[in-house]
Amino acid sequence: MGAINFKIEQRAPGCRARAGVIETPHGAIHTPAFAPVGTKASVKGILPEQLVALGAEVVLANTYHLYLQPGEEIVKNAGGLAKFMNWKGSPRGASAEWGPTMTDSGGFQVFSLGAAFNKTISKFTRDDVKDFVSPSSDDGLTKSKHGLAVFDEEVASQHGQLAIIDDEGVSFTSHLDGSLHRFTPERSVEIQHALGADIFFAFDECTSPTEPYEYQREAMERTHRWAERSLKTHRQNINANKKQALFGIVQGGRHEDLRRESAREISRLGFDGIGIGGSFSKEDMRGALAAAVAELPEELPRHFLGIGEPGDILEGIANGMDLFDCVAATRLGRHGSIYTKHGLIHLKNEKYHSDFTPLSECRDFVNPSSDDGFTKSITSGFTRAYMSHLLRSGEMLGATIASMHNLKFILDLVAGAREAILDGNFDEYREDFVREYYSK
RNA sequence: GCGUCGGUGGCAGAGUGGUCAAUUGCAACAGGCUGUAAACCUGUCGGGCAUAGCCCUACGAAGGUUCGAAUCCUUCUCGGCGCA
Repeated sequence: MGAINFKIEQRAPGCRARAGVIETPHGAIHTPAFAPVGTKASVKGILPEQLVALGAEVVLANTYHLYLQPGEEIVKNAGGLAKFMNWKGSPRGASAEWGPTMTDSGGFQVFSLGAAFNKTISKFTRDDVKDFVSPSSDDGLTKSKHGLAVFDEEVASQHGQLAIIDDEGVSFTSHLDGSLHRFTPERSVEIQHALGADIFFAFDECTSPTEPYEYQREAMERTHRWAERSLKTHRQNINANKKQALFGIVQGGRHEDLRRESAREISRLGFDGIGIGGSFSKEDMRGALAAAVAELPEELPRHFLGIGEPGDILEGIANGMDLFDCVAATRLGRHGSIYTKHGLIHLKNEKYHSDFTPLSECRDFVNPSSDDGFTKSITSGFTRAYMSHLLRSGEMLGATIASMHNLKFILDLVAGAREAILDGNFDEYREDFVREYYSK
């Protein structure tokens, strides 16, 4: 018996979608569920109580960031991540004083700050990107006899940023002060034990989609070896083992055969759940996801890492994914864009300067009944013109309201999907949403 | 009234004879953002066209010097400061 218990309540006919409940030591997560991202133990601009009001049941923080600042010992001594950030969770699923949390392993940062640093590569990539240089061919790096890049401090200091992957782990420089650090699967697990989240992830290597097949395989196999080492370290800690669930991460780039192989291997190892990782081009996501899911055991919860946009989330749910996390809702909001039922709009555009439509018009397609007084005041009380003013004038409140609006939009979308699955009409729900959202 | 310093594109403010349709910041206009180095980044920003270029109109106004002026000279005008 692991730290969490996952129960599937209902499956959708005609696709892989399912609704269920994950019981964690700190309360229940009703799936499909979206976890707002609080990288540094803070969902930017939003209070924990507000997250609860918006319908969030779990938040996800980041190992890399909390390790560098304030350091995992501080979080541990504070009483763990949830207590440290005063996250009490939703009353709906509460079974403890503090709420459910997750931590990402830091593997993605190695990718985004190292291999992809200063390249036009991110979680999602356009197909026309060709200037990517692979980590093993980056200028200034030397190769070991095994063909792996060797960390060169001199080069690192010249670059300012660098992350070098070898079979043992990853050496990287801090983005805060340039200091040299090293993560191994063992170390990542150890840090995440200290952080104390209910669900945490094995340290993986996220590759760029522009890497050749051979490198994708090499990285995937390395991720598998790291997965085994992560599990071993986790199992040796009896105390953590009872309280925290470890998810393994499927990689394999855009290649369906690698995705299937990775899914089989990660499933075989005995994790408490599965994460689907990777950096995709838009076109490759669907195939890679479907290939991986086909090989996953039904009974384990599945997390689609870093996803996403409304359409991608629904795609994930249809493919049997249970958990999602994404920075887009808060980042887009903070930058002045909000989701509407007809797609994304930029509130700073001239046309919203004197548009007195309330924000509620943007999201009345799902679950209006879920709105309590607090949410109503957010979405009905503020107009686009007011938001335009706040965002243009740089008022913090603008970023906060837009972030809350977007989180509510996504949380409602996912909650609506859950209801639809339970009611047996998920396909219709998804089609209706996608038709309107992508109509332009 | 005398003296002095100054008037540059929406604003602030560089530029003191050609490399200036004019640095830079802000504003404006648009785009981007998917396990957050992100309250961030990118592009446009006098007008026109057959738009890697060309042509107009432009650095308070009018004249002048010069092959060439935002830059030098004269007058006018407006503003800051000082003295009466």
